[in-house]
Amino acid sequence: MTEAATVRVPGGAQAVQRALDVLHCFHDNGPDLSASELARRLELPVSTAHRLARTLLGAGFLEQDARTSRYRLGPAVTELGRLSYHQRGLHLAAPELSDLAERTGATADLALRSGPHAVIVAGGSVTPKVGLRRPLHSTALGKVLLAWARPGEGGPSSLPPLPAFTDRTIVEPAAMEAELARVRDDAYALNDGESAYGVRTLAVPVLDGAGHARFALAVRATPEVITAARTEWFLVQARSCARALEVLLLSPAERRPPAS
Amino acid sequence: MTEAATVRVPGGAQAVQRALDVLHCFHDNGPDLSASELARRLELPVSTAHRLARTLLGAGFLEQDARTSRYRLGPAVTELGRLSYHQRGLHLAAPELSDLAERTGATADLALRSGPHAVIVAGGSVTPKVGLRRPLHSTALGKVLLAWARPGEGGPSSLPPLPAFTDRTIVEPAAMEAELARVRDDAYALNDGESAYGVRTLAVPVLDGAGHARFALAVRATPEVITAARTEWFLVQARSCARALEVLLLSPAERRPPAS
DNA sequence: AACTCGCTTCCCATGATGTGGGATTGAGGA
DNA sequence: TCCTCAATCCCACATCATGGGAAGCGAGTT
Repeated sequence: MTEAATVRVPGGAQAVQRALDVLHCFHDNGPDLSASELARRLELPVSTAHRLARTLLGAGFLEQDARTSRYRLGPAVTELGRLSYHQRGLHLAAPELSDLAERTGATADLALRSGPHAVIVAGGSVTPKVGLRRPLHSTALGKVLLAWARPGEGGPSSLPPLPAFTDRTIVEPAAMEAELARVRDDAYALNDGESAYGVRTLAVPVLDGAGHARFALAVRATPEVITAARTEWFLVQARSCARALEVLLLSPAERRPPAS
Repeated sequence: MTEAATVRVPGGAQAVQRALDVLHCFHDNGPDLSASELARRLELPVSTAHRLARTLLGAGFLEQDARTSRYRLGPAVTELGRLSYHQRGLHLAAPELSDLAERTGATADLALRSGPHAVIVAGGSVTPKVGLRRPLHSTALGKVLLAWARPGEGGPSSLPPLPAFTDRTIVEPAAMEAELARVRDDAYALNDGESAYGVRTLAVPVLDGAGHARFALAVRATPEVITAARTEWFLVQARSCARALEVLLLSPAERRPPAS
């Protein structure tokens, strides 16, 4: 299992590509990694991994523990992250999400797409899973992001592995295509134990003017809370919140007309 | 004025170095940049800047506006930023800072050092300046970070330019050294109109076990609020908050003993 | 319309630049 | 003490990034 998270572009880029892979390495694996661990994870010679790490260190994208000389994400990442967080207006979303969570008694999560993953960037729960990466094919958030995928982000065809987490996980590409058609028809996605048992999630898109999903909004709870009878009510709440987020997160130019 | 923000390391790294400079380009200049603007800012051939941007695009560190094909920070930055934000425990700091701001009626900011800048990463004010970069030599936050600089981060000598913002800005290296000695003696830094008139800032360090500043905590208001007579009281409040942050942000191993 | 300017994007010969095997040093562990 | 594993440095090789150039657009101007 190589780190094929990013699309390999043909143009000259190997060194940069690898350096970015080093950074990407820090979600999946622990908060800090040694040079040789990096090399192993990325299947690179130690020498090369070490050089990349030193370069990232010099630019502030990594920092090194003085005692153990292990690497962890550096101040430049924190800085740029805060910047893009605010540029996307995500700090405006937090109150809306808390409100939704409180109103519904469920967990509310907002995710955006990052390559082949859905990434939760803001949450309205008490223990936010913010920063968490979820696969696209086995989560309600992911299915929404796939169903209304922006052009150029790659549709469901760009996800070869599709590992099964439970016996309900959809793994067949054809079944996934059918599921996405259903999601588009009903205008919401349901995840009923496809990534873990005992968790039911409803997700709706935050759409832009072109009809593509910029974000996905999820409401998550146990099946006892989100019963079939109450599903419609949860959807109304979620869609209302999604509508509010369209106004908060999208500039007027990219927003869709109010009466759509 | 080249982008010399990062330390140039001798080892093979040019391509990576430049790619990271591209990312760093997005604080200073607007939220989105075109390929040729990037080239101009970084003094690179358009061809090269374009290739770097495409590589960053493929890895999700940039994203491209579909209409204007300008670049902006991508989802991977948001994702990694959230991750490192939580790894540093900064979400735990927000309530403390709000509390401090409310108690003192001033703005409370928490900053960390990123190369030659102090970066505000969390704030307790109504309009947080989070993500903002401030120079080290002309802010109270910066002076604290310099006075208790961690080894290997470079002391005041590593800041050649020292531009003057007002007639009170300290520009002489010798004067800066003396100022830092005073800061260390008094255990706080004062910025009285050195970066802008009508703003007075007090800053104290959040120290680790080795006696180095991991963060700087600032209290900012007009001179009418932070009078000479009330300075001591503000310092007591700030230091109490800094002490609380030591416990929240530092692991027991890197923390200093309670009775120091 | 025709012209022009600036931008994005692709191509490709050149050699500068990243590569990685291996040597060296230092820090634990048995 | 010896042994192992990791961090760091070195250097000859050829792979890979480089950047000049040209083609293709789109918008604004005459």
